[in-house]
Amino acid sequence: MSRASERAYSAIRAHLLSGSVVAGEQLTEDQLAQITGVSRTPVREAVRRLEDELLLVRSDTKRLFVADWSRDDIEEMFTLRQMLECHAAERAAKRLSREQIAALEALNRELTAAVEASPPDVVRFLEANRAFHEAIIDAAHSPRLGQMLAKLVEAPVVLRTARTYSQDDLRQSARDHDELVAAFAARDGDWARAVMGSHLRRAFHTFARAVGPANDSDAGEP
Amino acid sequence: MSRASERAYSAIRAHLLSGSVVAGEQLTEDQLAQITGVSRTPVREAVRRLEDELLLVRSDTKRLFVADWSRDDIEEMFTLRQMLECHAAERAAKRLSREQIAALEALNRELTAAVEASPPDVVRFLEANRAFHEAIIDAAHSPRLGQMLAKLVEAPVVLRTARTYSQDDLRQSARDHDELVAAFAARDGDWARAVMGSHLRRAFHTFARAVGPANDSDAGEP
DNA sequence: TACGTGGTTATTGTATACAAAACGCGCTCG
DNA sequence: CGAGCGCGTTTTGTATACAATAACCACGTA
Repeated sequence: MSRASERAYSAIRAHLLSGSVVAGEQLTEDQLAQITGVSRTPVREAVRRLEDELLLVRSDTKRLFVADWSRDDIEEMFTLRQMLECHAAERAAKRLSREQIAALEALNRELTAAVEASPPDVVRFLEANRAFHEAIIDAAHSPRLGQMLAKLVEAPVVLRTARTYSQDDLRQSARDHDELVAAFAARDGDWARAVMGSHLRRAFHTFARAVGPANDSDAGEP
Repeated sequence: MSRASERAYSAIRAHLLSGSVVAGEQLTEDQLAQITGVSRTPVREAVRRLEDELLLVRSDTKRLFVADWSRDDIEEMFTLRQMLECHAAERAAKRLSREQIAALEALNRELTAAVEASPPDVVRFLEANRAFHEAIIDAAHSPRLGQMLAKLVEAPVVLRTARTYSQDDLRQSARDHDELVAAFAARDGDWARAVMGSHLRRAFHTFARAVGPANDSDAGEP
């Protein structure tokens, strides 16, 4: 994407994740243009992407609001992610080269180091984790699958604000990744799928615990 | 979507499906603005959507081309659709009301009537078929799932040009739908999933037969 | 008070002009 | 002969002005 439009996208995104806006709040293109320092044209383009990523939603009359995710929304996204990423892991098991598997091992060493630092380096963990999953998805070699997963994987960062990760959670993630690498090395798609499934399902519960008990409110503007 | 932008979208889409453009051909926003009769601003918006639907692709330097789908691309999309729509069928089995099941039956009577007409009314068949699948996806009550499937279900129409459907194919579809309704009436999610799986997998092979033997060319601009 | 109704403001949608970037082509120079 | 370089042309990206639509508010009426 071009300069202004890209700048608008990351600026708006950062603005949303900074916590300075509350879910359900209305935004206008003019406001966003001022915040980002570009004109409304590229802002509108950035807003399109953020709508697609479900960070912003539009009312039936085209007003723009900060998305408000219910617990059901989060569960839905994790369920879809699990379905798709298990598939990706299975495909990756058949396709990863020895070098790529070695690269995954290296990424997980990095991740483990971040976990074992004191205190654990969450930012470094998240980055290594992201790279690990991305490498698997890439290796699945299925462009539309990658496109869908990109949205699902990125999305929950909205809720990451002030999130606390226990060291146990992080360690378990590292162990899951180790087992995934083992499954890949054995070229065992079923194994990889199973490990990925439990990995993501646990991640959901860790997440859900933080966001509170189940309820059935819907996403969107008030 | 607003008037001009929506008009542009359907006009460009129609233009692409009309067969008057060949895969891999370059298009410019100006051309499309002329064809659609609106200015470049709404055209750009429509183009965004068509890119997202993979009917158009951009080169690394932002030039716009008519997408060229390989057999692998088609197989990927059917595989993803199968994975997601089986899930939708399973969820729908738990959620469809008696009225909604009755509505599905009605849709399939309409579909059957189109099939048994002489000659079979393919347009009517396709419309009833679309509505049938859409009703199931809606009943799954999973908005992001619906969004993803919408893209996957709509996409293959690109290849529908001059497609010939045998009456046997159409009849088998109608039978599958009957069995799906039975599975829903029995509230048997596993059954629904299984029927949907075979239904879509057969559809893929019917489709693939028409588009030719496997090859490994990639999508996109030349 | 509850409920429309008219006009006013706020917000989104579109057209157009201009800026930036990419392409194509002929040229030069090694 | 071919690789790289300028330069006009084409194409995409951005800003801005204006048009269309939706929300808001005050007011009048039952």
